[in-house]
Amino acid sequence: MTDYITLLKANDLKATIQRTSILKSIDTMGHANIDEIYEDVIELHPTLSLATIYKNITLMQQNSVIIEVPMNGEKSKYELKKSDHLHLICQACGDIQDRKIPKKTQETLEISDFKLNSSQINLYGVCEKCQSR
Amino acid sequence: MTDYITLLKANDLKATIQRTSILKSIDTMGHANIDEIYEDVIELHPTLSLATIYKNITLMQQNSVIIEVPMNGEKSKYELKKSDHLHLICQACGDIQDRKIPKKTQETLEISDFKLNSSQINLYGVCEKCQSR
DNA sequence: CTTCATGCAAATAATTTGCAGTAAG
DNA sequence: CTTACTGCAAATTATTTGCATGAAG
Repeated sequence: MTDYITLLKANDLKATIQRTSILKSIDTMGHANIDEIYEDVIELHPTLSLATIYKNITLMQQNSVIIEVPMNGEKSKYELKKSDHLHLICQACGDIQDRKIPKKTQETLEISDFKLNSSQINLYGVCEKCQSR
Repeated sequence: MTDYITLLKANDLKATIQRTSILKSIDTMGHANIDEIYEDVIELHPTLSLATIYKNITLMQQNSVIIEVPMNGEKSKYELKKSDHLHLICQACGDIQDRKIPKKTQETLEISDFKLNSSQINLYGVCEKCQSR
């Protein structure tokens, strides 16, 4: 819990119970959309409102605490900010795994005439578990 | 125009004026979201409704005529289906360019234990034009 | 204390649906 | 002809806003 408090303060945000709860949800689930966060968070804080989640998601994105992961055909998910990585998205079970971006891959993405700031790589396919079924 | 008719029929869809118009819009703009398509399309077909666009975007996606490009912080854009490529998204002017995915990059994305179907690579940065300003 | 965050209800925006009329093959 | 598509209006869902109250630093 203190973790999230520190994280918020380090990014110029007041540490409210609502915010730490939202972060805890996201952290636990790894990746979650607004509704999933809401469902999870009201277990412990039944009065926490959807409006508050919307407001804070926007704010915490602006202050680099969390990151949006736009998804094909569904609502964006959010994850805690962490070092660059790619996503393995299973089309069978919906699971999302993080993987380090291989140095080689990164190198091949340095394109001339384009000043790269950040990259977003989503790989769609079937995860190991679902393959073995 | 005939182009789009062929394209639609090849994918088991009736070739209506509404559909060819939508495809023409998307093709001309390269990448466009629902509202942009709507604005463009009503120039020539003032009665074409938003509902029709929504219905057809869904349908043409299912039938592999177009592809969704989910965007950070804004509505998804759509593009005509074409061979795999990555997107260079300029954070200054909003322009989106398509680039071939280097064979080397593709190779580095073959991850063990994951059966890859398709990849989605968006690179955010500053395009050449905006750099030279 | 002072400022900013929350929760509610109301407003707005986005998307979907049902259905009668119309066009494609 | 027959089936599927369109446009409209209404319904639903998603997101934003304003404001009085409460909490953080």
